[in-house]
Amino acid sequence: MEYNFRDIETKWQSYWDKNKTYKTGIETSKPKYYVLDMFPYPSGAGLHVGHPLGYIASDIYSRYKRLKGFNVLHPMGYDAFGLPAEQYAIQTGQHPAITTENNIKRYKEQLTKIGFSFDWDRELRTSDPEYYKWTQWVFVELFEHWYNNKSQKAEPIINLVNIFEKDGNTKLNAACNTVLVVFSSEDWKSFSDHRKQEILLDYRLAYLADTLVNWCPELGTVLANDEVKEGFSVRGGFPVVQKEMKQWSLRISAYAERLLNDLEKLEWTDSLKEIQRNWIGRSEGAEMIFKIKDMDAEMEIFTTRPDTSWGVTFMVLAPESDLVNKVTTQEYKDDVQKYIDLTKKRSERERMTDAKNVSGQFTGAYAINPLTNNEMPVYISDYVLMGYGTGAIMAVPGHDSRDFKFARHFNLPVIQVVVKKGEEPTDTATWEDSCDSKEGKMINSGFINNLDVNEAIEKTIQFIEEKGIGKGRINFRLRDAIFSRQRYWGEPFPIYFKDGLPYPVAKENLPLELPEVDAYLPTEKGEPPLGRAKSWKNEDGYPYELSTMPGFAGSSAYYLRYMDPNNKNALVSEEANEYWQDVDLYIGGTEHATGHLVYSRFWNKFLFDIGWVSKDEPFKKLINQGMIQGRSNFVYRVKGTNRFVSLNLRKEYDITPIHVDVNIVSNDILDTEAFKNWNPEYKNADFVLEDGKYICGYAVEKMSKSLYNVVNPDVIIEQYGADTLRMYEMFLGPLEMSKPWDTNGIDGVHKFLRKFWRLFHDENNNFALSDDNPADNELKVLHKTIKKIQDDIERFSFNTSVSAFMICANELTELKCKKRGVLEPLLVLLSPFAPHITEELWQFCGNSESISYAVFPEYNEKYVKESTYEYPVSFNGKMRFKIELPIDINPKEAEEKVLKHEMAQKWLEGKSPRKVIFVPKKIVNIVI
RNA sequence: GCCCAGGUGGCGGAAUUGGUAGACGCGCUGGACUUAAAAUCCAGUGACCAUUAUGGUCGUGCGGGUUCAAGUCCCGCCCUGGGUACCA
Repeated sequence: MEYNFRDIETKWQSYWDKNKTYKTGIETSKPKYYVLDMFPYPSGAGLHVGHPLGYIASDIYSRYKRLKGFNVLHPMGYDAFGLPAEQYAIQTGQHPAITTENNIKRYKEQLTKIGFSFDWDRELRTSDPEYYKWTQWVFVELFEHWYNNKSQKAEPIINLVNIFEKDGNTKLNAACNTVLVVFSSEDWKSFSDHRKQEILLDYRLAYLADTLVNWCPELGTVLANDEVKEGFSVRGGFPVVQKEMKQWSLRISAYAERLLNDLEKLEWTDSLKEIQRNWIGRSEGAEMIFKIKDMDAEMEIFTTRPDTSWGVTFMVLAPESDLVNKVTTQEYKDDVQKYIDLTKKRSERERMTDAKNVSGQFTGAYAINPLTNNEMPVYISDYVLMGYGTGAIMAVPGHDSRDFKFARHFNLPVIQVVVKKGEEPTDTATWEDSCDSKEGKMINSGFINNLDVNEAIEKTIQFIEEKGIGKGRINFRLRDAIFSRQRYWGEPFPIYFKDGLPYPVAKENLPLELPEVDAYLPTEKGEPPLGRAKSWKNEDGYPYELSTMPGFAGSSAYYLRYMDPNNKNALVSEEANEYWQDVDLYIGGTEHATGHLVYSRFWNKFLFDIGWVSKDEPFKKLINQGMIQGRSNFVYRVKGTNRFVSLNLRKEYDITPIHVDVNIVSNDILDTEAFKNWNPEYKNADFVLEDGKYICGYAVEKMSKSLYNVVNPDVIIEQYGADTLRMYEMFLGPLEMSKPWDTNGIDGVHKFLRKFWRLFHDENNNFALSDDNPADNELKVLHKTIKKIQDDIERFSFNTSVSAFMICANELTELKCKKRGVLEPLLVLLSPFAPHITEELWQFCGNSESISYAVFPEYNEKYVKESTYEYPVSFNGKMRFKIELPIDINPKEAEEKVLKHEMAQKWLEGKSPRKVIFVPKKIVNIVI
């Protein structure tokens, strides 16, 4: 029989489906292994060839682990809420649920064709009410908890109420909003219920507060920091502005320290951990209070360098700071207001591109330096950000380049307070920039003079704490996650409002299902789309929240739901969670490094705190697959004509390169007839050929519809089969590296599979295996391959395993080996990579069960042991000839034998060697 | 600017711990089989020099260094990709 991949692949895909070959359950007799892919957003464009790269890798690993005796959980689902379906709904009126349903259907078809070993019974989608019930449930739990900094964990809000009743908030150390009043237990008891709820809201892990948000007018919604890039929305590329709004936020900042420290436990790449470290951004320093002269006001600042306090010559407030109004004197009111208006007008983008220009405005106020008692002018400037620290800084122009530029611009004094080792202080008037102050000795700095920087920092903090003018503090860059979106297609908040305060929907009433609306647009009043829903109120007539949750809500705990996807009573049962624990291997793209991967670690830690899950980190090992780039093709049109000239002749003409669909190009040769039909514009095109062919140019670019370089996996599967696609994607290069997709090389992999097929067949294409005992050299090939494949899979080097399979097939073909004792184990070895062809041949071999239930062959060293080794002999490091020597030869003997060799004589030219280096089983090097 | 990857033939890439640079595949060239094509198989394929067969020189982004030995380690630089930023 011929290798008919089409029949074979459909046959086995329906077999796996019917027999539920990959269904998984709790099996305590086997060790568990959980392999997870980052689930896709089902877009309208379907999968292109780049998407399945990670899925193929994780599928190979899953199948390998199964063969190794593990009970493998390997699920797939859909991140089904999202903007594109909603944008489409706005344009066409089609309900996003329908769009999403259609897209999922297409995704599933495409995924099925690739032959993944997913347990499809666990499939989930985040837009399913049975699923988002649990997203809402977790939100309610967040609402009902606060973070105790003393115990370093989340605790029920009722504990907090008890504390307030006993002590007020005087002894409390909690993560909370900054606008706080100190109150005693008596105060607390005297507060109205309304007031009590207001105060509690400042402590909840999910809280409602006025926040400065990234508002995208075009999308009509707010965006999280990681959804904005360079002042534009990541999705859609629309401008984003800063705006103050009442929004739900999640108090992820409470977990900053734990999120940072626990990175150490994870088997993630160093670069990914580094991205997270930077995102969390821990800095140690001090908080200090500066009193404002002649006013009842003070400025609180954060600095990492309290030691440089003697070098402070002015203070700067963020224009958005509440303090601005308070400190500005009458004289400067107008100017200050003008400056504020100016900054508001400037978009984030302008502020960024304009980083070199200095701007600011004096407020008329002076702050008193608590260490020197000097008076310092207070400015406002947009280089100080409200979102970081306290929105106010002490400026040290001598040692900070932004402060320096500001000082020069406004003619403010510059004082040097740190001198580098071995250098002398210089006149700051001659400086062109601030100078580095990470190391050195203090000068002009009162009682810390002559101390090293580190000592000086310590001493200053000690001093300000004693004097009560400040204290040591750790600051994080990580901001609380804004959790409201003014959109339709997301999880509704399980929240209703009573007297302007939020209350959670009772858990037994979840899910709170997304209501129908007549249009997916804001209301006339500017409310989110849910404002259009009829009777969007609870049974007592209280209105529900109108915003919905953001994209990362549904993906923050989905890995837990897969463990127990149909549980009606819990996100995941204790039993299922105890068994599956955490994700052993997580594969996905780096684009989620700061978004999803931070949020889900945070959710998981919260769920760990409240006892829902047994592990405090969700993803033990994580691998980022590289991007598959597109390989575009070009044709060259002679300007002003419909004539196209082949690549190497284009220099002779005045031409415009035009992207051409890569699907009508093969090995860079254009199918000219297909080209004419591709676009009516080219119907009458004529061509200047070279060697009778039209050769296209190429470039590596992003894979994108607009560049006509998108390759669809369905097309590849139709032409070569899924097994070829799977192996070729792996063969392309190392998993973690980005690389261009070039269909040209795929023949090689396909040829390999046909060659492999022929190993099991005679000249007449009849299945033919012999039961003779394999010869030593045949067993050697097999065991060499077992070792190589196993090592490669363990270190995710799938490209080299494909090579190893090719080498193996070449060698067995050479040996004309048709022996069951060699070929049957080889089938098992190959099955994770090419599951269809191996199932078929496995069945031919007389097996009645799926090859997925086979056992990975055991490597036996004795078959690959050699008695000799062919040593490369080099002279001064240059390889000159080879000599075969016994494996257990001693260095002295080896040296003698090598030097006796005629080639050695030639290279020695009569001289005697200065030194001979003999490395067993490696090399001989002769130094002359 | 800072942080992290990466730079090896015409192309994708291999070299796992410092030990034969270019495995494997594509492409290309030539050949076998065939009426022919497809498929398959065989040989060659880093550059340059030499050619009588054996050969020789150079070569892993650039410049230096360590070492018996460097694609791999160290120092300095260039380029590409990604992340991040008026972060105090």
